[in-house]
Amino acid sequence: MDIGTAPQPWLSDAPWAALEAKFSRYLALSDAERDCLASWQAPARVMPRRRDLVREGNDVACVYLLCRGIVSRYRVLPDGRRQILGFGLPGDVIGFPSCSLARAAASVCCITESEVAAIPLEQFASTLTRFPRIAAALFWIAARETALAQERLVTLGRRGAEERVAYFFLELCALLHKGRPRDGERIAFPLTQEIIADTLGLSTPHANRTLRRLRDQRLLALDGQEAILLDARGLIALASFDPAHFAAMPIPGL
Amino acid sequence: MDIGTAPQPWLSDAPWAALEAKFSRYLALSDAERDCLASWQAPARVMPRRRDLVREGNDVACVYLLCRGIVSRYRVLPDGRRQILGFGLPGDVIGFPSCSLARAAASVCCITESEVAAIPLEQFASTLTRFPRIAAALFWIAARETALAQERLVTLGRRGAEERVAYFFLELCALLHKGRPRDGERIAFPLTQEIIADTLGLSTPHANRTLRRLRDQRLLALDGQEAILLDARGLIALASFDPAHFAAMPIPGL
DNA sequence: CGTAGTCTTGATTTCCGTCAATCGGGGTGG
DNA sequence: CCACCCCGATTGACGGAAATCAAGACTACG
Repeated sequence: MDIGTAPQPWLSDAPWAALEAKFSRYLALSDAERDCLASWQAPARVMPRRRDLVREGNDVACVYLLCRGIVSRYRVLPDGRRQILGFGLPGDVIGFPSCSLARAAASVCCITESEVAAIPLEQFASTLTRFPRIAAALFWIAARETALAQERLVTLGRRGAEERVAYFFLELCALLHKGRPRDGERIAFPLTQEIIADTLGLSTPHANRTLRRLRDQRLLALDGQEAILLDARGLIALASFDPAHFAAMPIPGL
Repeated sequence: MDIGTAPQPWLSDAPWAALEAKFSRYLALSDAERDCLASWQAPARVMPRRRDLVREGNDVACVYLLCRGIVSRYRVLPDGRRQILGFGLPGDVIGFPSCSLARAAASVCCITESEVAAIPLEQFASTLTRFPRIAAALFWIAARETALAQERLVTLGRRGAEERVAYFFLELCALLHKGRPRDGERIAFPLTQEIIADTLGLSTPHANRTLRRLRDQRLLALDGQEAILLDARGLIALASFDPAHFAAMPIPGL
């Protein structure tokens, strides 16, 4: 089954590249801008799996740059029900734009062991004023994130379980490879079924059964730490997935 | 029953005040800034009920300032299922930040007759560069909107029907009055049950039944064009509603 | 070899959607 | 002025989807 050939961005050997790569998709960085981004990554800490990086309700003093690993943003209701709001991948700035709130609206938890650099809010803010192009790019990225959240609203509100799961893998694939999913696409997949369930608003057993149904239909396969989109076309049709919603736009003013 | 005493911001006689009021909550406007905002509102058009202001997939050429009325942003799946993503009230800039995408990701529809002013994208962009404080305020407002969308994700993913409906009215109340809901609070309510259902991911009959159950529990009453929160405390407990998530933060740099 | 976490499966119950019919008010045209 | 009609609210019967509860299997790892 050719284990280990899937790209695993969250286990990258060159974590510092992720941030630059993300910005380079939007603009050509000047040397000063590059230096500034590099300075963010200096004091990276290693966080173990399952450790919370941010706890809901706490004061916001930093944003975090994720250098390696994968994290989830989530909220829990008083009785313990949990809803995952989204994921952070290497190069993502965690806590933006929610740093515009005094207290964290959601918690952030490390799904895999992760490497994060804390950026004090003052340093972050001063970067935004000194480098307006970086501010613009961050805003652009945040706007895209908002669009993704809206698509997830459609998923939770109006799609059934099979559609949700299909959509979930297609979204993940689009986020990782930045392209339209193709048949046989393999994606690294370090997420438990409980995480899938809490992302999609399902119970863990039902998420499991739904995965099985997709496997029986030869749409999707799971193999250890990776997922395979056996029939991308079928998944797209099943989920009413529209790749256009994931296209990243260039920033007009460059 | 004292009809007509509820505030109806979307029927305001002084629509131009809404935009200023919204900004004034974040910063003290200079004369130049005030003039700029005023210039946005010049060529307002009247749109009838049910008319689409923006259609999903169309090119984005304008943002719209909503002067009077109430609009919904929504997406529909190929088979007709509809999910409402959020509402626009007077003073809201419709199509921001989604104007950062080439094509509209969602449609916008007038729920009541509305008055809107189209702002060409170039004019809007030039305003943002000439008046950075206005840009900052808009960004702040957008960030708050994102926080609301995340709370709705929790609602759709993890709350049951009664909790969703209770949450819906509490959110609406918080948005309109900008304060913690109180017992007996009356809010103007021009929304049909179909709109409630499509917002909350429920079927119309089930939304109706759920409303009835809340009425039977003396938590909530509907009376023509207004809703009454009979037992705000009960609704808050039922929905696990946290008013802190609706608090607007002042902008740090003023 | 034992333990903890995850995956898997079954039986049962609950919630919610679907379909269909009725009701009621406000507008409209004859 | 009145009959009609459309839209929205309402209710009931029924079926299906998903949650819950519970138990067991597999795997990685100490």
